[in-house]
Amino acid sequence: MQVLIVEDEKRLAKALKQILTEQKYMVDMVHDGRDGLDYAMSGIYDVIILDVMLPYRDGFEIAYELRKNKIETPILMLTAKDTVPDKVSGLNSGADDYMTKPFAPEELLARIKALTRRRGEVMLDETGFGDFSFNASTSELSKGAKSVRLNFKEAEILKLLLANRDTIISKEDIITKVWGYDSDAGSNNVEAYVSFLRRKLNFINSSTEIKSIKKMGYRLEQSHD
Amino acid sequence: MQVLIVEDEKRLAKALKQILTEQKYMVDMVHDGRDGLDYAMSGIYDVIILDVMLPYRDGFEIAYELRKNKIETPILMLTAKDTVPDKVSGLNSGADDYMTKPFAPEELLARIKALTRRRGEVMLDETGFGDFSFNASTSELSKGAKSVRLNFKEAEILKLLLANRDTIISKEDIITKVWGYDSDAGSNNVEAYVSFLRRKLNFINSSTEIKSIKKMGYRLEQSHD
DNA sequence: TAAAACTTTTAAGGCTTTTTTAAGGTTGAC
DNA sequence: GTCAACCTTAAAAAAGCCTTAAAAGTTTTA
Repeated sequence: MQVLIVEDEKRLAKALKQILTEQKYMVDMVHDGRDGLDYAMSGIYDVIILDVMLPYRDGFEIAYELRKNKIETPILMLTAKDTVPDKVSGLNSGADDYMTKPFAPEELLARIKALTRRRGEVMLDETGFGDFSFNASTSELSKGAKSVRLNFKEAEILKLLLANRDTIISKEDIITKVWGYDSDAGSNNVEAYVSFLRRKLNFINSSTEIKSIKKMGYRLEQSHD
Repeated sequence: MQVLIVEDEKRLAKALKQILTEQKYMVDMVHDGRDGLDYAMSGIYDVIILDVMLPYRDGFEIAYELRKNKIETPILMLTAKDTVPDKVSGLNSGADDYMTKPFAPEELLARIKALTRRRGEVMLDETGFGDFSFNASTSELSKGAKSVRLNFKEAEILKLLLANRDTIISKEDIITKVWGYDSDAGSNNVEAYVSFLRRKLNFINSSTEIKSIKKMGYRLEQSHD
């Protein structure tokens, strides 16, 4: 679950980041409106926490711009002003929820949960599929007594496969989510990592497969012999 | 251990800060009620020292507001008035302890210790992992007859590793928790200290390792030969 | 108050692991 | 059977990490 924080007050931004990372969200953090829009436009985030007052471009502009470009990532706006006109303006510009500073961490988490519930499942630390299980907080893949550690990219890719267990996920998707939207990785990079993953799956004697569907992508499948 | 001081009398605030930093607390300091509430709401502090008389919002209001928002950070209220009504009002509003000015630094420290002990946030004095044991109150790391003293930062990092024994803890996390939110320490600082720790672990002939997982962080591991 | 002792930061070279690249082999749809 | 897509692997390149020494900053001691 990826969150983008756009907040120029660095202290607050860091506190937010800590609150969220403690809850196992993956957090990116930028400090002005220009970067905020750039990052948000990637469309890879599950939520954007957006301050209203920002250098270069304010939160309303960013929200408006995103929606105009068909980026539907849920936006949680933050503002110091607790006035009704502002609230309306925020929601009109495309924000999905609104929160005034100061706020309690619980409230933040609750609102984020509400926003993300709408679209998908929250990633649990320990996930399983077929005959293996994967612990995201230790990055360990295991079946029975056997286990291996996955490195960063392997883990990211496996998480994606797990999160999309009943759809085919395309290589393009994997690239933008793991390498970043502006990376110049090619499909062979994904193929190489999928191959590494298969080897590790094999090493723990799992009979789960990462099936490849030509021209479409990958998907996890439990082989039922 | 992070402390927030909310006190408009800057001279006193500075003195408080000095007393606390000498004891290795990490201190943030603000001078009015508005900032006080903002900062306190972040929920990142272990104690809040709160003056009663403050510009914009008084201490009672702040305490009340915090509790209303489920922020349970212990509050130590400060006031010049030594009257019973005030005391009652302070504790009713959500404060956990109360101290009248002037006070002795010893008293301040004692009360803070009491407040942080209460929540059980403080680690047990003696903790172990694998084949070593660590005494948090003397900062001594030992295995069998051999032992070494850890300095402050080494000890803080080891405590974090111990507290996160079944997850990977990131360098970012270590930096914000040991160096503080607004520090500009880089990852190499952490690496250097981890290296010191490993040397000491080695010195006492422990076979426990601080494993590094690239791009992810560190984790304690008992090598099972 | 100066020296000594200790802590913390910084920086650089070397090492390890990850990541990319590239090339030859396989597969399966047409 | 052909061809594009995909797989696997080795090796090159890059990134991240470790360790160390020395500089800089602190605190303690004499």
